[in-house]
Amino acid sequence: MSNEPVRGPGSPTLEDVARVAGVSRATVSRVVNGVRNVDPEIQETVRQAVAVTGYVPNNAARSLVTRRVGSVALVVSGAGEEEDEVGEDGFSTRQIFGDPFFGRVVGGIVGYLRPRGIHPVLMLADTADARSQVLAFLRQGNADGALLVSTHAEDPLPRLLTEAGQPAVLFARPARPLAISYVDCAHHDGGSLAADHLVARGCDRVATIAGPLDVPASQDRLAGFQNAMARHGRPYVPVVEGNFTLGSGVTAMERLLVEHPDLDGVFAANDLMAQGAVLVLREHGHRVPDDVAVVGFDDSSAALACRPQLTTVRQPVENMAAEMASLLLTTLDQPDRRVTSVVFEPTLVVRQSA
Amino acid sequence: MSNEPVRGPGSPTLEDVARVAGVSRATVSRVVNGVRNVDPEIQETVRQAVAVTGYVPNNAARSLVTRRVGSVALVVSGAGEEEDEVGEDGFSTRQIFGDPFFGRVVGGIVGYLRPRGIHPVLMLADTADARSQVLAFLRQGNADGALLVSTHAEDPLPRLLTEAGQPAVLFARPARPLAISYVDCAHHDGGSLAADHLVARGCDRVATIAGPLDVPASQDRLAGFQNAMARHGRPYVPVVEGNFTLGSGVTAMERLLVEHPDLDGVFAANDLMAQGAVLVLREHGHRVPDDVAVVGFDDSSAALACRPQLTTVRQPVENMAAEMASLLLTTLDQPDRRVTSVVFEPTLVVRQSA
DNA sequence: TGGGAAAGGGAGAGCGCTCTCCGTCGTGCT
DNA sequence: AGCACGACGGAGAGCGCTCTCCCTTTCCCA
Repeated sequence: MSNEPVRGPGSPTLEDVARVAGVSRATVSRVVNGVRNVDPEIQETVRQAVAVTGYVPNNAARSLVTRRVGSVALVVSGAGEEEDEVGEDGFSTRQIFGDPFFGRVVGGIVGYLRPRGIHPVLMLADTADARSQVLAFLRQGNADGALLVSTHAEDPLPRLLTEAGQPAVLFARPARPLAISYVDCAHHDGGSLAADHLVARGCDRVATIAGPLDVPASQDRLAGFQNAMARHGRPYVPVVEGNFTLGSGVTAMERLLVEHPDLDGVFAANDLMAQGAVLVLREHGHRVPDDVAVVGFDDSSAALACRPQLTTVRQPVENMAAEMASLLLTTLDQPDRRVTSVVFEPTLVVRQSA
Repeated sequence: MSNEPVRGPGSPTLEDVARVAGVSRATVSRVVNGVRNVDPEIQETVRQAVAVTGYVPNNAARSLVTRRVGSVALVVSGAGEEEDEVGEDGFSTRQIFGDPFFGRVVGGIVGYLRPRGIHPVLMLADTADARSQVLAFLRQGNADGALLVSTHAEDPLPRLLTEAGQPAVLFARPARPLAISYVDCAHHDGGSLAADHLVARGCDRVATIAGPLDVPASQDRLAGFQNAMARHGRPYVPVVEGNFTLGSGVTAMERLLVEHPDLDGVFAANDLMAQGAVLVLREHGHRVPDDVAVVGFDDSSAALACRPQLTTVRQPVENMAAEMASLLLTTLDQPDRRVTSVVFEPTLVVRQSA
């Protein structure tokens, strides 16, 4: 084993390490990747050679032959439309990345992927153009698969991905049945939890601010809420549709207050809208929860930022996101496994607002 | 040009396209990459062959020879420490990704990069382990360079990156001088803007909630604020240190209220803390802005979510983030250019809280 | 009309790695 | 002692692409 520093023009290659260690390229590869048995003594020699040369494997060369790059795409689909354009490229993305719910998703995914040495590539797919960009990206082998967080129902991307045969896992069940893995939450049960809690609290005149009704999750939360209320003998519940933003919660609550000034309970389909509702209620002089109880959904950071802090239906988002990543990696390792989906149960987190 | 579908075992390669088009591999490559002159007629033939075969270039093979992968790392450095661990892998990341300020940064970066077909790889570097992971990632050629958003001062990563000769651009000036490009905001001027506004409003007993004082941005905001106040004849301003979270704003405001119950103006070094301050003030029966005026910093979504909406010093974060990406791409194209930095001017956004 | 340059296409050598095959041992069994 | 087999290292063929040469063709100008 010679001891000269070994400087190629660029960074050291397997060949360099092999030369220093006095073995073949194949052996170094075996040691680096830990495949097959290699004599412990030789292993040690190779490791030292790696250290001496400062060798780092070139991932491009590796994936060229393995057909795996060791990274996944994190696709946020159907974010904002054309609105909110600023500057040459448009910053319509601000909204989605600022969403505390989305923050939890990313956190969960990164938490799972990172210990495994995998890092997500952030992509937006809000236009047809962007969608084909995502597809091309995957087909070029820039990522092994996709984690897809869709924000609206008619997103064509899940279908496109399955058609292209690209491994993917969705956050939330697709609007129409599709042979694709997904992770979801039992939104229906979540709606029930909210209803049960409001009724148990003694609320009698209850309304709800639903999410966009083309999204399955919104439908389920609403249905679960309505069914449970019906079970409690209140078959008719005023409903106003929002779009999951704080602003829409404000608007919805204002409308509810006009139409039903004697409300004593509100279930909002997410925390941001619940926060908006609370703001309006307080501005109109209603105490929360004494006059009107408010229940949110998600248990996002908005629930804590709100005053009073929100009682909310908690989705185990981080766990769901981690499961999503886990499912994808499994799919990658066993390509012919059939699609699997996992549904998590929500829980009620009681704080001050109800 | 034969018309059979041409099915290799995997996806079609340059070779396949060349065969279909009846030209050489090199020519197809030239057409695909748009380099050198190629006879228009042949170009057309090749394009058709590409369409017929459904050819997509393999990026691994390409970067193996070009030494460029066409992606950059977006590194969030020094996020949470060991706190907030949940599940096997820890979700300490929740906080940072939920931060509305961070959302704007990501939005700005993605907005700039996306039209250029580049997508950021999300990485966390909150531990020594994670830092070497980032370094290895770059050295393996998984990304061409790094965009670094540091949240605390003593982050060693900027230095590590320069030492490793990896192209990188920072968000915010490094704590100690370093030969590295960065983008920043004139925090000092921002602090002055806040002071001027509070004084102009007639506030006389003003305090400030500073950010963590080991961060240059916090220092500058504070200094700018204090200097301007001194200029207005108020050399002594009560200061409490926070850490940029809503909770710390709450704590800080409570302390200020105890020590200076007759306050009539507060400058918080970011919106989240300002929001916390407003919550406390209102809980204690102070009207905002009538009794106490509050000015925040950042103009994040928290400024809008807050009631009353925050008057705040706006950092053009999206533009700054875009500039950061732009600087990095320039560096990649011209490796021997010397480091450059850009500093943006903040502006005052007057809303209801002051 | 000859010569030179420019234009444009093809051949082929790698980029750095993995992986299959093959050869060479050492070992245990008959 | 002979043989089969397992263990382990090396050789070499690519993975799909880019890019430097080199060769042919065309065209312009003297």
